[in-house]
Amino acid sequence: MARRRLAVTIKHVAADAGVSLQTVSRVINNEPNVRPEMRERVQASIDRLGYVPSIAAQRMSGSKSYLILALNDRERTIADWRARQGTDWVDQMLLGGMLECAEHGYRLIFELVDTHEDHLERELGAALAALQPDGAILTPPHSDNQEILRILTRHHVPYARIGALGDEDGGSPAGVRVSMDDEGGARLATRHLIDLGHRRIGFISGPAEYRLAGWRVDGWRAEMAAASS
Amino acid sequence: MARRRLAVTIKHVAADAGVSLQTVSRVINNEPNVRPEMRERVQASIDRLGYVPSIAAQRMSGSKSYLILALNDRERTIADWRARQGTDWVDQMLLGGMLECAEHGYRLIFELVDTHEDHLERELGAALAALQPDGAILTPPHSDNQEILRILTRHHVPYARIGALGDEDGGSPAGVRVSMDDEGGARLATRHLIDLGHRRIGFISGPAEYRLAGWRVDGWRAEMAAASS
DNA sequence: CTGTTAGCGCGTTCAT
DNA sequence: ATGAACGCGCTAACAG
Repeated sequence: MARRRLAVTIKHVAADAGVSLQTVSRVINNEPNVRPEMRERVQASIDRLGYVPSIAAQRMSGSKSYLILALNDRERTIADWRARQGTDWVDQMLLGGMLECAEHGYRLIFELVDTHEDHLERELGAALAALQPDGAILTPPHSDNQEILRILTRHHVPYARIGALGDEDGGSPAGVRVSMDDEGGARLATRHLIDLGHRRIGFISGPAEYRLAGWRVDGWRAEMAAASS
Repeated sequence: MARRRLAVTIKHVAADAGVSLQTVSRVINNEPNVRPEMRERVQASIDRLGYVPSIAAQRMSGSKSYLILALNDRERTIADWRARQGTDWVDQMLLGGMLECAEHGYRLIFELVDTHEDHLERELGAALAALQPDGAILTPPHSDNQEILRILTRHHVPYARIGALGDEDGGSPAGVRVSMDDEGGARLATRHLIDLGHRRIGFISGPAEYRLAGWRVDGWRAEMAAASS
């Protein structure tokens, strides 16, 4: 009969360990100025009581929210879903992101963003204000969407862009850029076919909207040119 | 130059509208006892200031967290992902859940649960304590996992189970059960083939671990029996 | 109908 | 090295 002693707060831990709330807080956040013995004693109470800090409360007192927003193109995601031909957006990257986040105590929250409407500012802004995430991850084609970047910046939300363009596009936003070597990959693939003796090699590129697609085409073209010379 | 007037709180709205915090709160939550004109005035301020309530704060004051936890089998999800043969768990149901949640102002958070370890209680418990979700959605094979149901119940988290068994399994948990007519579907498919003149019809069932699979086999068997009689 | 008071759980000054 | 006091943004009792 698990007694319904839910909501084990920092208070209970403090009482159980016979210390003040602050000390518990310090232990939780791995802060200095706590005697090893104290730390241990508190940790013991935490474990025994099965205490877990409430992210809501943590967020309230200026700390992190431990939430990361994963922004995806709404229209495309839904269309793929309906067509059952899903490009596996999750399997491709988001699940990996989830796992990595989990490793560090973070949660990934998926948000479908609709750039075609003028609601963008309002919708994305609302999501940021409501969730107050510690960061965001952009996937194509949003990675290069200046307005999204602007909104994120305005809300002081750091972001990482997957398959994003460089800074050539009007020295604007910072943020981390993550990308595989698209051009190199395409070159490699093309080279491989050429080495096998093929000469007439086509290339199916993705939608022009995706910069990635362009880079790959570049790689293919380059290798084809090199081969015919 | 958007002045960095981030963090528009309920206070700003109250001041702007010239009312008390409470009134603003009432408008936000669509509570009664607010004169239409007041409501309008407050709403106007909300819109103009672009105010959006912080879910963290809302959760803090006993209200909802507007978060729904979607529980999936960790091992299977990761395995599928690695094998690139993803069963499209997201495209199948979770994306649909996301959209529906979004419609009502809720967010869906995916959580991979590992039932093989004895950490279950601790891990799931931690997630519940940290996030304090308003509800949870279980997918097979977790839908029938008694321990998970127990933990959810203990944390007072309502849940919906997809493809779950009935109450035959030891009159336990409440919670909503959602399922398609698996047996009926299998019957229908089998019937169709029979009508086409086929007689030797096989059936590839899913893992025995999934009750769903059993139901489908039942449907197939039933129809085959009916046909041969 | 509306405003006032009191916390929610936690981090963050300050004292000690 | 530790504790007390305050505030975060919001809602839930109670006044009025």
